[in-house]
Amino acid sequence: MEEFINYLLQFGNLNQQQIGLIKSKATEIELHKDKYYWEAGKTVKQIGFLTDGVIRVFYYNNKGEEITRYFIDENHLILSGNTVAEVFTPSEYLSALTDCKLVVFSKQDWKDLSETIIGWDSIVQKIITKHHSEKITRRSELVSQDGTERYLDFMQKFPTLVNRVPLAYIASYLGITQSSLSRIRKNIR
Amino acid sequence: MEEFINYLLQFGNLNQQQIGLIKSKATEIELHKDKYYWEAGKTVKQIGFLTDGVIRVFYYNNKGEEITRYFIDENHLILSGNTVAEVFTPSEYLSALTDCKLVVFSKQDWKDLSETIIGWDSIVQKIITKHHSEKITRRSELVSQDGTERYLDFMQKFPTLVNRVPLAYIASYLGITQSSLSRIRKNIR
DNA sequence: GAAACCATTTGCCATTTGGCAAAAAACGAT
DNA sequence: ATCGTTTTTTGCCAAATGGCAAATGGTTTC
Repeated sequence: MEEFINYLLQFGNLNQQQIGLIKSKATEIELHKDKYYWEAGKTVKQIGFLTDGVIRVFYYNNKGEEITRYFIDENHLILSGNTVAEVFTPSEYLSALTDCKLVVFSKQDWKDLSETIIGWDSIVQKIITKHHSEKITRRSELVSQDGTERYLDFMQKFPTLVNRVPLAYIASYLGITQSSLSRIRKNIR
Repeated sequence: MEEFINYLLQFGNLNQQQIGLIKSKATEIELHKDKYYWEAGKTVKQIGFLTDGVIRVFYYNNKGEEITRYFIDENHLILSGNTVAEVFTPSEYLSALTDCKLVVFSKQDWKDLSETIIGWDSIVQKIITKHHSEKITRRSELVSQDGTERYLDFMQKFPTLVNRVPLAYIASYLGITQSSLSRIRKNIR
């Protein structure tokens, strides 16, 4: 919970009353390994902040292959592109790669925060924008790199993930096959 | 100019007074082919909306190769990730692929609009979010596709661009070499 | 029309990656 | 420790892509 507050404070100021209000509306939950946090086609009813664990975001392409779009690790907010939207139905899946802990808010409570706390929307907006930019930059760079560069880059940017994410998922994130990734790893050593 | 207003109206309502105010602050400019709209390291002083032409966004990777991150075609707003930021210095280049026409606003005027028009920020935010999501989706899909799929996809998503953008730039956007693209094109016919 | 310039295609060969299946290694539960 | 399961590595060969340079095609300029 404190992690979440500290995270928010990076993006704007909050006084003790406001922090109290946020805490009063938050619920801490656990999400076990391999459980879905979001499922394509199922309405999202809460906003969450990941305090522990790793979540994988993926979708299926037109060949039915599972494509990992990205990983979410500790201290990241999980919300739909359009926060305000009353009803949001994702087209991708979010699934726990490890046991996870999250701080979650109902859509209604989140809305209350937005209406009560001056600057809340601005904080949230900054967070969303930051995440978007990161994702664009990361995915973008992959396109012009070969397998080895992609993997080296991945290790550099997600050092905490390399050792706790199955290689098959990393390969699917990098856009190469698992055997290629394995060969690449061999050559690097 | 009307294109711009219509574009805005897709994202929220504006009354005649508000539209008048927006128009009064807008300036229409031309940007000739091969001129820069943004240059890495140079402060951006205006917000623009492209009404005619195509702009290419690119950067240099660590090997000094020019990488095209994306193309901007008609009816797209050009602003930095963080609109509000007083000073924004891009790390990429925006250069006109064709002669372009833009509607531009100074940062100050843009700020005035934000402070005067209720809902302006929300409209702008929706636009930014939409653009971000599109970019993430597009770049993301490229990663898991082979050259042919990338090109077919590109043609489908940017039908208006295929015939007016040099192949070298398309190749760099797709993350393949120009010769590969040329061979791919031959095989498709 | 010729020359100069730029964009695109092609040839040749090396390198990388994919596809598929089997082997090896790592992990968990009993 | 052993069995069963999952993850990772390999081998083999086909297909795709890269790198480089030359050839072709198209456009502009004088």
